[in-house]
Amino acid sequence: MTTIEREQEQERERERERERGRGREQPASGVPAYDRDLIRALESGWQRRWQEQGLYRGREVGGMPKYYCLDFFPYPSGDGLSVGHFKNYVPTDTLSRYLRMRGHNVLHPMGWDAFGEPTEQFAINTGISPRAATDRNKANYKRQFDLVGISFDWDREIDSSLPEYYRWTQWFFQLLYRKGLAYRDTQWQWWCPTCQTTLSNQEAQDGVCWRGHGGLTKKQIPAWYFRITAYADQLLDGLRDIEWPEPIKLMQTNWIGRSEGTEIRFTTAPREEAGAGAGEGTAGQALPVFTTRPDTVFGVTFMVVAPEHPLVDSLVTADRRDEVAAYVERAKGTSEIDRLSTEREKTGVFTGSYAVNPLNGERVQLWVADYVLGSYGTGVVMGVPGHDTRDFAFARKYGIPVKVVIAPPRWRDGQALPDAYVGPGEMVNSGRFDGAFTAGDWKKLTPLERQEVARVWGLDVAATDARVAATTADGIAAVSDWVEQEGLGRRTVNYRMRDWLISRQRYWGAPIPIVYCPQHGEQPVPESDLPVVLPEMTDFAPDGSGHSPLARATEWVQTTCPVCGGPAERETDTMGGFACSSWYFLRFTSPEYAAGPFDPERMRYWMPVDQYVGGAEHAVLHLLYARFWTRVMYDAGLVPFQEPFQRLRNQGMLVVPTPHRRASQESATEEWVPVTPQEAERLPPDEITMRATKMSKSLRNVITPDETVARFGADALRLYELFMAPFDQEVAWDENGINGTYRFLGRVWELVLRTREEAAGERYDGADEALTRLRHKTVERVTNDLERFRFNTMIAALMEFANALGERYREGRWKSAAFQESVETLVRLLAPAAPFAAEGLWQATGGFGRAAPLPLVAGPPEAPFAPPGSVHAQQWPTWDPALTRDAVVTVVVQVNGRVRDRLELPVEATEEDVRREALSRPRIRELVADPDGAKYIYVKGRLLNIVLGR
RNA sequence: GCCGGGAUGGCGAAAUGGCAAACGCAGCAGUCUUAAAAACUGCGGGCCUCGCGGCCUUGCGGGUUCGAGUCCCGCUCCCGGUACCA
Repeated sequence: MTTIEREQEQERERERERERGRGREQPASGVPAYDRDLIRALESGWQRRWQEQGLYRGREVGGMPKYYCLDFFPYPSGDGLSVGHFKNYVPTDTLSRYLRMRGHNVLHPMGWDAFGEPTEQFAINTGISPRAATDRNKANYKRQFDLVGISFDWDREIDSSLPEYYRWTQWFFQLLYRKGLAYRDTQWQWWCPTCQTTLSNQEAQDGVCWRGHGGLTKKQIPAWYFRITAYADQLLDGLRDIEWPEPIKLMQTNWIGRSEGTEIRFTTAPREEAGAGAGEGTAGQALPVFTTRPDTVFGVTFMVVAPEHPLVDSLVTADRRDEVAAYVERAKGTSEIDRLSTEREKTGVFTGSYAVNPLNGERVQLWVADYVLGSYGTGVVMGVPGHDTRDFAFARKYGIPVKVVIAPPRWRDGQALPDAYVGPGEMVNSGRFDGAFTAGDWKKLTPLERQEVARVWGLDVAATDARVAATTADGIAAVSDWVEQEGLGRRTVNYRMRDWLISRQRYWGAPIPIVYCPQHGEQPVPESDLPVVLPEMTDFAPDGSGHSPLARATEWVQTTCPVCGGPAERETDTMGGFACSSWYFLRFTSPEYAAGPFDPERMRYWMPVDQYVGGAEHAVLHLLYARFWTRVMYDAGLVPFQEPFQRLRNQGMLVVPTPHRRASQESATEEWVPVTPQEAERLPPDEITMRATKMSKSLRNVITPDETVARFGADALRLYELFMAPFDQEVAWDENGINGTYRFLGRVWELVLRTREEAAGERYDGADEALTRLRHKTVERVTNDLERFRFNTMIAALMEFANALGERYREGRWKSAAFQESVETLVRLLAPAAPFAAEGLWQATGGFGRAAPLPLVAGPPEAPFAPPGSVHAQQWPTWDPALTRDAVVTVVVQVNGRVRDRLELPVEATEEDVRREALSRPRIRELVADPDGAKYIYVKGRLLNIVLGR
């Protein structure tokens, strides 16, 4: 075709378009446009109507399967909800609505994790009581949920800050107390100077508190702990039986950090220098150490004690006292943050004392160093520089000898090591164990680490693997056996996880239900006296004393001892919010129940949660705590299951493009920090770059559902939340993207109502087999995608289906039964994701002829739904597997793997048919000179690859 | 450092080992309109070509296979988790 011909062709195309345009104009249709006014009318009343009709109510009726679909219950913040929050609320709502249509009893509740620091801070700043602020925030959240059409069962709303609720949080505290799982202790713990409270380890990661405050320090004050470590193994093992994302399971596994090893009892050595050693330390003081490498114990050349270890004072000799004291002081102070900042060099000081190795009687130096933690193992570590990289670095720095006890390949006795040898080998210089083979840490190394060790030391990975695999009892087992046999120690297990610190020195929380009596010590408040109600106070700002503000409520503090009736004082700390959220999912089953935390019968009906959805940031917080409490309840016979959440999904975060500036003035750093638009204005453009970051009020980049719904309607927002990216993937909000789902709804709206109007009640009987097949295929796709949380492709399938219908309408091929059926199916399939538009279409068509159509713009009527009722009470469409495949297939013909032709063939065509057809094509014949000498690869209904010999 | 996840058009993405880019956004052209917007139709990875068509293309380098975005090996970069755990 020449250029001129092409232009002529384009001109003809334009002419055809003009023709089509003229045709479209004619029927001045009475179909109301899908615009703001219509959307407002649709959305103004249906949500209330559905609620009044009890459509969202979780029913406990027989004959239907139950499904408990739960979102993490939110903290009702003064900032309200953003469109980011709906990245998980819309999918769970879509799933819930779908399951109702599938005939399930669905429990989809919502409540408030209402205790917490931001509300309290807000109250301090404004003088508005935390109660009033919480109630206001709740009402706002609820309004926003309704705005977006979320189908929560509000009859089951709960609020963790109400006495009816926290009464049972306190009750559970006492259950833990009775079981010996709650105890008071004075330990070094994280302290946030901004929040003025202690924090659990989980809440204090990276030296920054979970609310985002840096500059954490350590404090030693009495506090309450939950003994979660008693359940470490159970919490680890239980991960096997639940369908959670693997990364979350792994994070919990690492957090628990189970480590098998041996405790070996070293002792202090007698002092030598009588003159200098005026210390009170005595010889023979036990110094147990925990090690995973007992096979290296003959290589110990020093010992290290943690700075915070209680024995430090008695170990240090007089001449070293000042130096050690200064070091310990430095280690305790701000160094906690420094420790985290970089991989800094190891430091330590010699105490002047010595320890004795019980296996060979050797005398070694005792050091203090902050790389040893007081809270892990025994707080004392044996130093084996020959076979531990960290000990090697320490020994080299301080001139401590290195002793080889596991022979590296081609090593000769007396030879110095260039680095710690961590590979397997024969034990040497180890007394009775000389000559034994030890695998060391080989099995624990990753393949990459093995390669690295092999490279440095000239090992053969495969041969070493084989040797290690063939060794049944290696050095580790042999030394451990000997240690136990000789009574020098025992095998033991250590965990990285610490007990859960629950005390908070803050006002807005559930009071810890304990009183202190001068005669009877700490006593739990009797169950009949629960709840211990949080006293009303006007001034509850932390005063810097390190005590809870509740200590100033003197009347409240003064109480009587439950044992003797004499005067006693209340515990003034409150519980951290994670206590409240550790059992809330049970309360939803029977929120008004007064005789216990939950009604056992209804709990048994609904639990465990079938689908739980929330952010991954709670991997080792809420998700671990709730599992722990559930196991305690199981052991107490309160619940019949050990895991509360059978299936868990983490939604991806919704981020928003935000200006960033360089973190520091030196352009060498490539760190960028987000700034407000106002701040960005003041900076030169080349100092600013756009990056996606989490929505936050302080950055003024929050997009609210209010503004989005006002512009596009709830349904367009909902569809966009589902469509924009895979459910579990982080995605940036795109202002324009929502146009697509909005237009899609408009097209569906017009298509459905126009064809109804033009058909004017007539029923067509014409067939459209291709469309029927597409309908079945679409129902299958949408159903499968929905159940697999593949909401983005589910919406794409609906769009494709609607596009096919639209095409038929434009081409005038829509007067068929298949078309009418397809339109109705589309509306049903749309109902879970776009509830308002689907209901509008359903009612405006009278349920596709089942009832009299309702007027649209007037809004929903007050009377109950006429049969057949709401679209959300309809049955989910079904599909026939035989009709989900096309009758005609496109078979791709490849020659040597390159596509050369396509054949349209009936689905039942055999390989023989395909081959014959392919070879009859001129293009293929041209390329295949010798059909008999070629090799044919056939994939049924898809592809024929003709491979020519070379 | 260690552990985990990821990298596909201008953008969000799709693709049981079998036609890469479905669906959508933005863009361009057109229809309608006095005009614009909206709506609708068409185009839409790169290179060569008037065109038919051809070649290249899923972060980089290898491999397995008739055939690789997909599986295997090695690397680079990005994101998340973790922080001396003896």
